[in-house]
Amino acid sequence: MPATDRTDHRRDRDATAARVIAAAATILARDGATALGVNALAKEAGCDKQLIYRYFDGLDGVMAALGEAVATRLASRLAEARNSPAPDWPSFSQSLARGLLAACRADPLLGRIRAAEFASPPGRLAPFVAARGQVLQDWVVRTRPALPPPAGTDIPALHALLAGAIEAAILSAAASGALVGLPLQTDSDWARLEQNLMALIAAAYRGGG
Amino acid sequence: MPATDRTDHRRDRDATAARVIAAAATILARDGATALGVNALAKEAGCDKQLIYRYFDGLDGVMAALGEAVATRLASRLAEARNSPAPDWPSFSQSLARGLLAACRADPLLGRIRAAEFASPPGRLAPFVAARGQVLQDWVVRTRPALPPPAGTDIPALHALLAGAIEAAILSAAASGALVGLPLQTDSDWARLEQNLMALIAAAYRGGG
DNA sequence: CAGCTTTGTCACCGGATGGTGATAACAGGC
DNA sequence: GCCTGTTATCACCATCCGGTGACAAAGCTG
Repeated sequence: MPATDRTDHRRDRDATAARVIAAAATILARDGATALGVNALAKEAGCDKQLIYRYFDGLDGVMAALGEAVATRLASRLAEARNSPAPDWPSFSQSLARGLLAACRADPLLGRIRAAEFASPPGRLAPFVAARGQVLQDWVVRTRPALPPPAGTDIPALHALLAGAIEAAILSAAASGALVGLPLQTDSDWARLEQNLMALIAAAYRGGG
Repeated sequence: MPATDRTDHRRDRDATAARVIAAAATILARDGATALGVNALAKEAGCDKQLIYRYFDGLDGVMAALGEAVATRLASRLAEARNSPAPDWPSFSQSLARGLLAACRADPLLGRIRAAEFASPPGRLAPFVAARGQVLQDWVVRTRPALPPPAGTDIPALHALLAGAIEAAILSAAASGALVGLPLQTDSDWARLEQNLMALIAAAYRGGG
């Protein structure tokens, strides 16, 4: 059943276009990427599919527009966690991990898109990859400590591993409610994950690499 | 073009069924889960799609059979890494991470299936989830050290985070050749990842949780 | 009023999908 | 030989897909 009934017959291009983008986000978050087709999109948006071709030049155009919208949402969510340079490197890495975790948990669409990137033919979701990468990099640059990074620690590799673990947790939780064997359903489950993540970061800096 | 031409007209049910399973693995690894349909599968296997319904009761049956096959492959690959109890917990965790990484790297199908699990409607790939979980658990039990686990360390959470990071690395590498910002293409890229992973594990045990 | 652009709607196309019923080729038992 | 059951093939169905061309209605300009 369409979430938006086609009761709105006003001649308003912008409103229709916005409804299409919102419908794309809804389908992506609710049914996954495989369900996102032109027909389903038109039905969900409550408009004719012809308009999708007219206004967005097909699905790819919708994806590009949605990619921008999602990127700005991610940016604002990350800013909630931290928006100024961290005092030192461990707390920087910790707030990075915490912010990413919170942002992805709060916005299921982000996780869905990430999952789709893995399973989709490359190119279709390229706008998302580019937009997300840019947002993340901007955020890292903005909140990076002023101090030079500690010697003997491979910061990019450490952050990549941490971000990967977080991504896997988000995806696994959505798919099966658990990461490998670790349950990820209740808030306390997530708190346990975050606590261990923080401890791991602290150990990585303390123990040296 | 079909990998297997339909030149084999021998009346051999087992051989045909085996060809179907192999074709499913091929499609899954080459084109992803979205491309795995009854028609494409029949074409790839070089047989009539009717046989898929007769022998496997549809796609779900093929998935179940493929799931078993993949599980045994994963088990044997893991056994290559380690097949007896580890002397202590850090080296146990390390050989777990190393074994998982090597197994997934050597068998692209494993990564593909994992990606499909994230993006697919649940249920269709349930056989894979169950089979893989069982294999991993068996392996953990078989290679777990005889000593009691160190106090103050949340072993399941640590292993879940590590396994998640490895999964994300495999998936990201296949999709974009990089994990977040870390390149994952050459062997030295992977060596760098593994080195940091090992250091992280060592630090986790040394630094305490 | 006429003329034109924009916005929205409908009908249709070729092709691919999942699924099924009828039928042909081959094997073995009698 | 003939009969029966298994294996494999073909033809067909309804349905969905992405995509396009034609057309009705609304609004704006003259």
